[in-house]
Amino acid sequence: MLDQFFNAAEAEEQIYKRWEEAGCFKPSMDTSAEAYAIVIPPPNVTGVLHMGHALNNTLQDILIRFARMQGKNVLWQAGTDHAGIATQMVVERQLAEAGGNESRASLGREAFVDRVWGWKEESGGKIVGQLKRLGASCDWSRLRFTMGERGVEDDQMQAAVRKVFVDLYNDGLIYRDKRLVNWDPHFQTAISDLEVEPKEVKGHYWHLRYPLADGVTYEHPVFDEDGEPAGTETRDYIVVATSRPETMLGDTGVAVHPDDERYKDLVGKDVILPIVNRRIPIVADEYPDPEKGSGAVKITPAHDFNDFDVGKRCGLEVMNILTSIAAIVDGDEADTAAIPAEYRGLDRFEARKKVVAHFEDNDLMQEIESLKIEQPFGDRSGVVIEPWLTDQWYVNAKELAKEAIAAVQDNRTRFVPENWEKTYYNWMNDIQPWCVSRQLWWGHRIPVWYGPNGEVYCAMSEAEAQAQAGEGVPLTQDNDVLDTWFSSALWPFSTLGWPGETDELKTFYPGAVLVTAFDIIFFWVARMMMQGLQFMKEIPFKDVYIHALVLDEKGQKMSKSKGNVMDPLDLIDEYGADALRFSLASQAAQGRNIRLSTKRIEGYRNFTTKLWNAAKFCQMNECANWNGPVDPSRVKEPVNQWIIGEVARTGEAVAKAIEGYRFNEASDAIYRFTWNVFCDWYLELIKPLLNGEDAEPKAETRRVAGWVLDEILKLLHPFMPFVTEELWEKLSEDGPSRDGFLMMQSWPSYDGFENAEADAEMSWALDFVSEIRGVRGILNVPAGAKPGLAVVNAGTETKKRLERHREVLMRLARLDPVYVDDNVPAGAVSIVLGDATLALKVADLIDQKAEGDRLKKRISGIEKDIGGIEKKLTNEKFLANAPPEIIEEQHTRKANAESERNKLTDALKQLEAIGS
RNA sequence: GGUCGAUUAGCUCAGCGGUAGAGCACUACGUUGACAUCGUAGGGGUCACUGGUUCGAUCCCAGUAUCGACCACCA
Repeated sequence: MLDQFFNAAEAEEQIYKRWEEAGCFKPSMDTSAEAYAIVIPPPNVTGVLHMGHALNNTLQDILIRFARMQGKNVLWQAGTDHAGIATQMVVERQLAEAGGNESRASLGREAFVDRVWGWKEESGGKIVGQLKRLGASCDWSRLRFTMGERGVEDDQMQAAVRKVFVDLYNDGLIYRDKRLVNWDPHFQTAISDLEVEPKEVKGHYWHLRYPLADGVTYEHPVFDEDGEPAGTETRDYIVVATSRPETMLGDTGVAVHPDDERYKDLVGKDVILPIVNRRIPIVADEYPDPEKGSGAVKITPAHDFNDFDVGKRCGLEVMNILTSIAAIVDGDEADTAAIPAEYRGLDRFEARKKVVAHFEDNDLMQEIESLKIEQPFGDRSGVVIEPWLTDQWYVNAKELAKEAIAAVQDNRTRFVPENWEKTYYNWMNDIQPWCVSRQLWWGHRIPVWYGPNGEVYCAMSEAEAQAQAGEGVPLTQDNDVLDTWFSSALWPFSTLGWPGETDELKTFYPGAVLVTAFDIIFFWVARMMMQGLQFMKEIPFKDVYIHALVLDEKGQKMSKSKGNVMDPLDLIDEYGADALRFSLASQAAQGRNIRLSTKRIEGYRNFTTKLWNAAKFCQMNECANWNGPVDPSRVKEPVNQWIIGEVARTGEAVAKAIEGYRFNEASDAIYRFTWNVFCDWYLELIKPLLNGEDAEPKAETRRVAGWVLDEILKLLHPFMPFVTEELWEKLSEDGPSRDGFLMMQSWPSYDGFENAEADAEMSWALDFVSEIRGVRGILNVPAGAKPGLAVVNAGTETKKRLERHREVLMRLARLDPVYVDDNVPAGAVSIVLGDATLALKVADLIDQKAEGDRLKKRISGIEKDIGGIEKKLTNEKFLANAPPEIIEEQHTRKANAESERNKLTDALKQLEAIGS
């Protein structure tokens, strides 16, 4: 016999182990079955499961389990990501915390990379274990890592990356270029635009005066305190504003708008750049906005993206003043830029202070404005990013994007919800060259070798490069590694064995759907689209389902610094994986974020208990699916006919909702059926049958109840795999034996299971009970009291129904006796149900005034309804334009309402007659 | 500046061109051996505002307000 509660903590691990050992997660490779594949968004190999993972993988698991039960050939491809910067950062920090003398630099490249592999092996299984706790039914035997395997010579994952690089290079789609990049001075690497996070911080605009050379002066307009023009003043300087004053050391020009009257005459003149005493020109360019600031802009081509362009247009010198750690240059470069000794080697922020002090001390500071400014930060390092001039490798994303855009336009790949397409297009249409080289050690090393004079040999291996270069030519490999997303972009096909031609690749590419959050569309989805189309000549997945972000109860992003992080593993410990999964699924409405609260998870934990106890009830009453599938045509009891139809409706609703990625609708449907229909009604309704003497109805009811429970387990399984599997197994201990795991059962389909007559009859019975209960509640009839009930004016149908369900009605509505009568007995409370009036004999139990009030209230409510309907029905336009079925419906509503009103009015009269 | 989304019960959110729903919270009462991690009943809403389309708008359209997200830029 079942215990009182489902012990999630105990059962989950066992169940998962049994599934895995039985090979349930592997694709059937049944060639006659439809293939269904999802590639997991690979989590960072050294990461831990957070709530976003929990949601993402719950949704995927629902889809996967559903597809598997539908008999498809299902692959959920698992794997992890090497996460270049993030992982390198963790290992570097570990070295620092170890407190020894070891650092990345002291170890050297090879030893350091070795350490990272070591750490990967040590911690890499963690997140996989956590995904298992969630119930994720990935095929772990096919686990892949974006870096491939350690020390394997011809590793396929690495070969895939190299082949892509080499092919793109040979097609001219990868090239080396010297231009400004987003430079992260902490990690000392370039990062892509997407890895830069603009943040608003408190800052200043320093308005600097640059003295004009050669004694030039000009008239500059001035304004009074109210901002009114107040003539002009003669100036021998030009004012520029900046939020990064230290960059002035690298200024090589001042730009003004060609139409700016104030400065027109200054174009072509020079200023003397303070501190470095460099003579730099004033140039005219469209870039400066005369409305902003002073209208004059200092130009630092080496350290600002806009300035770089201006400098190019105006032929200004590019003068680097920063080192890779964003300190002021020393040595030759400092000489070129004429940096005074006391500035050389200073950190950028120290230099800033010194520059500001210099301007203040020399009467060169026009104004210091305090305000909030947007500054670029590295998403991993958290330090301010500097635009820096370097050589990097770029992918011509513009070219690759063409097909990726077209594939979405012609619906080969579909975004769900659809509105994300626009986001995708916006970005793709304006895509910038993708900087793919990183000055890190942990990652795929760029497969390029250089000859003695900088000749470039791009090849799959050093041997091939050597062959290209000729024997004996000394070669050195490019030091850089590739952006992590470069290898992630290949995930849908590299995991399936590409560049090899494998069965898996043929079967499972393209995948059915990619499930991810919107913040990854640019990083990953767009790039998989580009690379998939380029190398497989086919889209990587048919659907892209974009799910919500998981926020805390207050709608804030979870973050360590806010201290509002909810750990999915803690929640699994406390409430069970099923409860967490169901909570996430039930809140996964399209287009809205999820606010997670423990209350709600607790509620779904209670749901597992409810299900468990319902199963226990079935078990106690020997309700089991004894004779295989139920044949609806042979079921006789209306209550059983009805519940079979309810199962069918629920099953269809669940399937349809999952297919449309409407996880909340699917979970709601199965939740409501289980709790509000099966438990609240059906199990109560069948108690008399189960306790009764009639063998045939009893046997039928046991069988049907058992069958319904089995169907619930199947329909619920994708959402709550553990508790359903546990019940599936436990119920077989005292019931018919089961054919294998629940997770491998066929998803049910129901044809001809509905029975309109039974539905009508049961809905009458349910209404009967609800109405009586409602009245009892309002009139405060004591729960223990069992008043009698006369059914008045019953037609033959009602009488038949009454006969059939009398026992149940008496029991559920707490009545005794229930009988047919010709007139409403004196002092009874009247309730109208269908053609009959239910007369509840409670005169001695209730307050007559309260009953009078109840009736009056009810009648006035009905009259209001009738008024509304009449208004419609006398409106000619309504009659002329509304569809006939709507008009018909209004007529019916009106007739019903009037009938009810009349009966209640009679009842009220009677009550008043007694009272007086 | 551009784009997208949100505004429905005290809270968190579904929903829909034709009687406004759920969970939680709240109130009352707890019988009947599956379940107190429960049951039954109840209170509570001008569906942000203003216009428009329509026989009919919470729903469609336009505008306004507030909130949020993303992209771009800020010398």
